Amino acid sequence: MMLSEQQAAAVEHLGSPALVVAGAGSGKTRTLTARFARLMERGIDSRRILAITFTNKAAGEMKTRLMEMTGLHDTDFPWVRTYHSACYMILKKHCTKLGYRMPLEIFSSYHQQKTIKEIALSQNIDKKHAPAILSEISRAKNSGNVNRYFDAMPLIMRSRTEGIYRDYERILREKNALDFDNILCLTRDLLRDYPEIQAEYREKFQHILVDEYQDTNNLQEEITRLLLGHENLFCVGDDWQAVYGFRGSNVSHFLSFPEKYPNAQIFRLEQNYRSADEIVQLANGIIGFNESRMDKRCFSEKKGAVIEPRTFFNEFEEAEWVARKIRNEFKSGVDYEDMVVMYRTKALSLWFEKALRQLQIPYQMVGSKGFFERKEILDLNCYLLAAAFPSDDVAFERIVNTPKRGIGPSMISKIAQARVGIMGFQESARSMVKDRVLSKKVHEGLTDIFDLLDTIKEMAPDMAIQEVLNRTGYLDHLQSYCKTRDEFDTRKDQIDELMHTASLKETIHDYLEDVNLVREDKDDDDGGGKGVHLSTVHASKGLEYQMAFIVGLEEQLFPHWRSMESDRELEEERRLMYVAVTRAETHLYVTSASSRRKKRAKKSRFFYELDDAMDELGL
DNA sequence: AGACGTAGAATTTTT
DNA sequence: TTCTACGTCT
Repeated sequence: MMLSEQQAAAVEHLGSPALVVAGAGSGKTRTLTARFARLMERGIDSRRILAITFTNKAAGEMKTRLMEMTGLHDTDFPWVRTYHSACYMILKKHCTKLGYRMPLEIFSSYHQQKTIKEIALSQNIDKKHAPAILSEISRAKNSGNVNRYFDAMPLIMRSRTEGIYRDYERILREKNALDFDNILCLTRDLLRDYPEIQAEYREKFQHILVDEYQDTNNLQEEITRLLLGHENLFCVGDDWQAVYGFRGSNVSHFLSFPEKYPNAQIFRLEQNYRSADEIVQLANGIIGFNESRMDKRCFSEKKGAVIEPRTFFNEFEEAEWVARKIRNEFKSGVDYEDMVVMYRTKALSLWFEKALRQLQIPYQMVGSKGFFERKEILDLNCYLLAAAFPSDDVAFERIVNTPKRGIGPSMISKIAQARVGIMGFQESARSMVKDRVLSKKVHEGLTDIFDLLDTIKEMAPDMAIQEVLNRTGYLDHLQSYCKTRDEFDTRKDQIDELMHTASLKETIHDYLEDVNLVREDKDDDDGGGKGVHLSTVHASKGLEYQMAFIVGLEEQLFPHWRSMESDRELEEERRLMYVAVTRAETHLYVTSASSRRKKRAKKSRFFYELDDAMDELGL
């Protein structure tokens, strides 16, 4: 593998913690992978290197590269994982110490939301606040110290959030379930409170590598320190690309690395191998408007970028222009796959989807609505969940009347009221069937469900899904639900895809674990994977394209109105803009509309900052 | 009374 | 897409 002098220096470093400050496009992942391979050359067992990535996709890519380089197998790199996935591995082994038992159920965000709403209802809190409360709870947990986080909250907010938090945690524990945040919390508790377990992992992991270090949160940082029994820590990141503060990521761990590890060695990768220099300088200019940042001098030896800012009358014209431009570029030889349209919020994709469809340009959404969050997928997975985890009220409630069986909301609340103690919803319904206290229609409906759940419980996951489809007439239900033939076909394809994923696992438990934890990015194999990419800026991080369109550059939208209250938030928005700009190799188009949704829209400050930076560079 | 069908509103970023 | 409100059907 060819490495630059700076990259090689970082790869070869030994003997003290290292921080690699790596600008956009500087070969950060390459460096990390090279270091992993180099450590193996030096005789370190690949199974004793913990390599943390930010996404499952990144972990997969790193493993693939390592397999190519070493000829080893996937299973030889068991600890190339995200924090969540690695922690779950640890928890699985030791959860009994904390009063849990296998199999653990992982609560998806769907489950979290439903549970919080239910609790809100019982505490007479308007459930429209549920998403906000959930995100507060999540941030409290990821802050590393829940009580301190609550103490710092305004009193009115606090009483409301804390009350729900207590109930929520109690319910999860009763159900032997974990949410994403608890995977981290409990691992921290385990390592902190059980010295023998901590010692085991300290001994196991001879080296720890962390990618996207600027995006670690307090809890992840604490876990890293608990696992680190030596000096072999190697962190890679770019503070200019810290864009997950809203989720509790704390860039100060990155910034204060030298103070935390006084003997740390700092490496800088400042050469951008991706973008033409004009784009790199433009990006430098934009980030220059931020006060708090580490010093870096990013540059590129490539020249000859095309940068074009444009403003349109409204969102239709903007989308139309982008689509036409894309078609023209395609005609002059640029592949659709080398182009991306980036926006701040997912809702903006609609106009561009429409415009692209009109010109019959193929497109693909990057990490859009998660594959596993689609209705049909959620329905089927909830059947398996209800079978595997009878105490899962959320899953049972979803499937009890899907497809419709005449068990409506009032019947559901009747069953809920009949619960005793910590009895689950399903258990309650089962006892009512047993006691024959229900009307004929409801009785028969429930009997059918229980029969089905008991049947699929022991089946292989793909067979179980097939059984659900057969016995419930789900496809008929789906067909009448869909408005067009086309929509139905797409959804049916999704189900086929799901069956394929399921067939790779032996048991329902393994399958469900995978679904909820790994959520394999299905982008690559759906519909051939061809076409222009449509993506949120967040989802585009780490990717690169010859040609990039940044659209909807208007005040309130980008920067987003919810992120303008403090300088801290605003600076994060600006870093997001930096991420967007640095996705482009040679062509960068930046657009805004003067009118959106029939309302007047002001050009984004980032638009003007870009103009300024261009003037200064004489572009 | 209770379930179903339809129309209309609303949606930051995500492991 | 999901939630909600409202009118109709069983």
